Amino acid sequence: MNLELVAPTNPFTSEDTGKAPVHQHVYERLRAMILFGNLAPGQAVTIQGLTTELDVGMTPVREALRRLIAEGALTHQGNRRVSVPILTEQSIEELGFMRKALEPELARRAAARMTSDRLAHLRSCDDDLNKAIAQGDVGGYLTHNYRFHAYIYDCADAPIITATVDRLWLRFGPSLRVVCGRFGTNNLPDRHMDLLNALSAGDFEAVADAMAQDVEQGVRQVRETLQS
Amino acid sequence: MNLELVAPTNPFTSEDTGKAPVHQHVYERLRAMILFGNLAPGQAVTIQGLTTELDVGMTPVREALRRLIAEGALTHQGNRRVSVPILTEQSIEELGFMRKALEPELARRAAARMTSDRLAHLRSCDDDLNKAIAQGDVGGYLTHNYRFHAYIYDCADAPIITATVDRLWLRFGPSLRVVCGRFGTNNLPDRHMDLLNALSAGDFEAVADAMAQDVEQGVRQVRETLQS
DNA sequence: CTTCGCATAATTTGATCATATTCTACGACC
DNA sequence: GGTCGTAGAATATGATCAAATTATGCGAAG
Repeated sequence: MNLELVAPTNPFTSEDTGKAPVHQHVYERLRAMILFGNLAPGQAVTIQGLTTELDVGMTPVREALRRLIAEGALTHQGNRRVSVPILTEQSIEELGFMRKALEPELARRAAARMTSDRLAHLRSCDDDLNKAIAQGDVGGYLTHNYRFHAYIYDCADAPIITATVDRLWLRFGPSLRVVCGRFGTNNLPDRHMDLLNALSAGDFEAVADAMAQDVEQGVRQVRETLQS
Repeated sequence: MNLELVAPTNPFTSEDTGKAPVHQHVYERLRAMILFGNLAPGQAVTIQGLTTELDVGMTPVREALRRLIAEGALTHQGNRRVSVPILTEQSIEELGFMRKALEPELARRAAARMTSDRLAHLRSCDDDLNKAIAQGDVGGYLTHNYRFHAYIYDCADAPIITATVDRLWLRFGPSLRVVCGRFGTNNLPDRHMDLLNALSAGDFEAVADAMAQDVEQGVRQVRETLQS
């Protein structure tokens, strides 16, 4: 969503080597792996491993890593090792505060710019999400849940705030997989129905409230799961 | 402040080439130039210009630029040119919203962890700031104002929120120089006295309020200056 | 004859790669 | 158990390739 100049092709396939720079391709790949939990918290990420695995030079890999480190999706471990950060209780608290401060506002702005077309697209995203939950598909749950929220935030037409929130999601990603791996897709509370209802009713404050509750529940689940 | 592993030497001098990696040195230099208005909004930044100017290879320069772009301090201009972003009215609104959402909270947390030593240091920062204002020293105003706020946020012990706020300041930097260049250091309202009084009184809510007003005034001045 | 416009060439800059150097970590030997 | 050596990975450089912007020159129109 904040990927500038994304190719019109599906970003989840990797055959768009035609035009985009290599470092961006590497960035998007790694970003998706982190966001959807294909990399575990604490896992080491080496430059040379990526150069051989993706068959690219080290300069693009270095740039992609530097960008992800700047976004907080990866961390320098003092010595020159790079790894997926492990969420501490304090980190969860800070991330949760920012999510609660920013995401309801984004939802409010999105509500002010909602159209029936966009609402239909959101409903379709939510359907996919519910299907994934019903099938116990953890990967599908993570991707569709992200797409649902990301689409709302895109509608808000607030690129800077949205990019900031995106970084927060990037930090939660690896741990979300752990949470789902422990609990499955059952008991995953979401306020998406409330959100959709409030959006279609045009009640901005109800939208913001529903989003606040969704964030609150998500953060609480991560906190309770990880600290046990 | 979010410079990981900063050397114990003064970060404003450049003679610490002994231990820190080159790309970090380049990053810090560029960051300071952006933050304190040595680069004008819209100004182009070229890789090869930096390699010759700083006498380093292009890989460290590329990494520093990638990091700054990820932080929003620089932007890719569609084609592959990098430049200092120009604040639009919409950008100012978004940045202002986030600053008002985050900085009062940081001030509140800092107040909860305030000590007399820290308060003394803050007073000394504010003295330097007032001296710079009295002398019409724009550069000194920008650096000391930043140091005053940065020290408060460091006291909050919330590294993730602080890093996020840091990025917001980074975006305001170049335009702040323009604002001061137009108005000088007179008529620069600040609520630092209110802040210091509330901090020494231990009144957390008054601290948050003072910070909110300081942010509000700063953002308003930038908005009014730039849109005229 | 001068001037405007477009096409092409040249220079500048960015992107990638291969290579050398430096630092860290692990293991062996004393 | 401590210290030294080696292996491996990260940092940094320079060279090479590709792209874009700028500069130039030729032709046509006024």
